Amino acid sequence: MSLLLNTSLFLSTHVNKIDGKGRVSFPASFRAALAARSSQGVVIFKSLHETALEGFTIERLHQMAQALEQLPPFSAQRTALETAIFANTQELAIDKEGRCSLPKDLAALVGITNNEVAFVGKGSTFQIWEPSAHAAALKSATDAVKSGDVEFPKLTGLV
Amino acid sequence: MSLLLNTSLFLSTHVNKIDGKGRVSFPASFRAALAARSSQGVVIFKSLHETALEGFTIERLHQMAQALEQLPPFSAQRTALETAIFANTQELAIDKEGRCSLPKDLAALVGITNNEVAFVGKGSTFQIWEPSAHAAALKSATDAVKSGDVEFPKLTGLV
DNA sequence: CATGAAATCCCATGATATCCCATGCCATCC
DNA sequence: GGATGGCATGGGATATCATGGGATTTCATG
Repeated sequence: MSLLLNTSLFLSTHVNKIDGKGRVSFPASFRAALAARSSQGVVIFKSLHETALEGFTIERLHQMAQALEQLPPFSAQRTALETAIFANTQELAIDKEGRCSLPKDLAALVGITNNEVAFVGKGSTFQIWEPSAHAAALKSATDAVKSGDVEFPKLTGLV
Repeated sequence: MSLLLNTSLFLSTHVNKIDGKGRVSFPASFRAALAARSSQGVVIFKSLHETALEGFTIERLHQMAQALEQLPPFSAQRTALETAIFANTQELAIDKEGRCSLPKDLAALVGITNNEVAFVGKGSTFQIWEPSAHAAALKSATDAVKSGDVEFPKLTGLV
């Protein structure tokens, strides 16, 4: 079986079409990653720093919720974080054919208008981009690494 | 009920209309969250710091009562919190169609006049806002997090 | 009691979302 | 290289949801 279908990581970039009903195929390898994690599903929200949507597993969102529970109720910090995170987050339901329907408001936020969506693997999370915007972002990220502005951290736990 | 909604968290922002009889649809995903928590019901009270109503499950209100029990009896802090929270708390009954009717006094407190209500997910609780007031609050919360004024507590054990 | 106001039940409707079946493409395997 | 199967995609049928309104019940008050 293909490596990509056998890992719990979200990898590679998949560009799929939105059909007349607003549905998009959620990439098969991402579905496999969800299954490998025994995940109940995914949520998406607007990225704070990029013109993209962030995709998390529901389990990860629950972890974030638990972390926020450590903060004092009604404190300014907790309120701001809860609002910024949860008020914009939506569950991305995946149907039996492996498709999802992107909420129109979120799709509009990242400039998806031409019925094409790029699902971008980020390891334990993923992102959703308008394809050409992602191509541009990818180029600038690559350039940053090439030029040495950005370095890779040490790997730990290597054998 | 939709079984595709797989989280017990209150997520996203849902703006619904109040009809001629004062009824509003309680968002379906919130109803699913209640079911996932096997909750007995929901209460609301005026937010301590925001122009909004706080929505809690009755179970969570009990937790909060317990937390207040930790404080010294008759201390100023305890008295103030108990009064501010419990004295203003009302049940939010949800009918068979999934609608609720907002108590008029509480609706008026948060400036709901144009027959539109925003139900805002906050993870394990939710809030009720006048929609445009919430849009402003959301922006300032998002900006605070973006700018780094507010930091997220560390997550542990992520894969 | 009687009565009006308000709340609740019950049914209807349009829009949207989901289910289910079908097709076409591409890679892999024999 | 023809067959097979996974995957992306399309469309009709069906279910869900937010919303509206009539009818019935509840309830406080005269």
